[in-house]
Amino acid sequence: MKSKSALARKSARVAAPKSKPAARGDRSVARRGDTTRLSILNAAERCFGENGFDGVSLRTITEVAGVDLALVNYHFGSKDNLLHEVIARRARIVHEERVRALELARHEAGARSPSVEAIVTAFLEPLLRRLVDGDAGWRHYCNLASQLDVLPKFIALTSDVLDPTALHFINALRLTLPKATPQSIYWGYMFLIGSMVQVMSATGRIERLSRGLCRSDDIEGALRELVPFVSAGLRAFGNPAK
Amino acid sequence: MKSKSALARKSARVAAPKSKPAARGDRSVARRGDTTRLSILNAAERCFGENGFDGVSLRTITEVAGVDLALVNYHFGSKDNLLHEVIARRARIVHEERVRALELARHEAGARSPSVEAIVTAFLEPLLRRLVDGDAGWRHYCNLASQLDVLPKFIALTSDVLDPTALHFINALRLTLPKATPQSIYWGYMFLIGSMVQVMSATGRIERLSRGLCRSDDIEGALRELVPFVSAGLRAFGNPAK
DNA sequence: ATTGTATTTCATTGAATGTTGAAATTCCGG
DNA sequence: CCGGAATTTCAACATTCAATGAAATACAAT
Repeated sequence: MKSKSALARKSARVAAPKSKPAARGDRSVARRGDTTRLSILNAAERCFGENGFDGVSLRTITEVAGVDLALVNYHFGSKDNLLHEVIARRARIVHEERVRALELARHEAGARSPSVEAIVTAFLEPLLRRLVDGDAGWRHYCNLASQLDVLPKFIALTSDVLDPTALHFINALRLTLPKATPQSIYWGYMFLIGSMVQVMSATGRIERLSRGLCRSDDIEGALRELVPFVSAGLRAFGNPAK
Repeated sequence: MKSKSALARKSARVAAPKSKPAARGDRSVARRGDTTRLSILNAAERCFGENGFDGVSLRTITEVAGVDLALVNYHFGSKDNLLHEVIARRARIVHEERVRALELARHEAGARSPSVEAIVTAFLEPLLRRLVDGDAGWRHYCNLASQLDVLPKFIALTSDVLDPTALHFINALRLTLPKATPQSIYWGYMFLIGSMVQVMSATGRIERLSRGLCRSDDIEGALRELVPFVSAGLRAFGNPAK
């Protein structure tokens, strides 16, 4: 009955656009349906972020996108697959820049290991910076992404995209904090994620609690608090140097 | 069209049990429908926790509870109200014990302010301790509660229950960390919540990342990591007295 | 221009959604 | 044991849901 979603990714695009070796002018230039694809992705990103995956219907999404309902199943195969694509699109970008930032930090540290702050910053900046500078889509993406760490179904649906980054940075933290137990590092990464999520999900909670003193759209300000908090927390797990 | 849910709490129990001055033996002893109420609450707690509010139908819930579908609207008025009751039931218990634990910590600290660890522990223990010792319902409740901090709709639906605790502990942290800016304290509380949520939501993520080394059902172990992490993070905001 | 393919439209499927009203039942105080 | 309220049952409501199949259209290459 519910066996579909688990296997859906494999059989995506049931009757989907075939990737001809050379469409149009030999280069894989924009094909006709690409703007439709983008409209759906953007609309889904926004709607999922605002009301949650199960809180939004494909009808609402296609209505926002201004396209026919049937097109989402034509281009993405299923609602589950649509979510996967929405996440994967931006997660790829963030992952690559995170890895790049971490390598830069390693290079700057020379022979020593990079500091905890450097690692944490390399992880947080690539995403949260776009939350400040980037288009509105990044805001919606962040709202959505902060929901995924909480329901098993969504974890399973996005782990293939998000896990590699996690393992990459967990490993970096392990090298910088040799005295910390592996358990501490894994949990520390989870706490890093959890704290970051609080910045990413604009729920208005902190506005109400602080009666306007803190604003969830002040990402710069939040980042100034987040990096020291997480770094101090991680370092408490035991860094011998310093 | 959707104006109902916002006002639903007020008009709960549309045709609900009237609270006669003295039912049964003068004391407000268990009335007939109370076991039904409990069955629904427990089933909803479990189902919401596993699949999310929008991911579960009232039919599934009443099926699990073993009662008729119409009874949820008779006893709770609406699905939104059911969620509110599920949360409020246990949140009240946790809130009271948290406040008690904080007062105990204040008493033990004597003239000085309680330590950050003491405050953080007073906040975390009452809930996470039940996650270890308590019945399975607490596990389901924690799974559910960890979803609420992410969607605006659920924040609004539960803020009246959860905000008082928040403000209480934010105030305590402010007194213990006089050098920290108010903004830091508010954000620090959010990070505390976010980190705690990672322990509360049993998604299997840390099991997969750590390849079984860490287990989300090992709350004791997680608590041993969580308290030092959060405390160190908060203290980084600037406590003069060591 | 015509053929073949990619994309879009339209109509509809069958099932599932929250909620409601009225009848049937249960139970307690009298 | 009876009258009345509290609770439960049953059947249906009117929407909405994701997904599909077939016909219609747009487009690129030949």
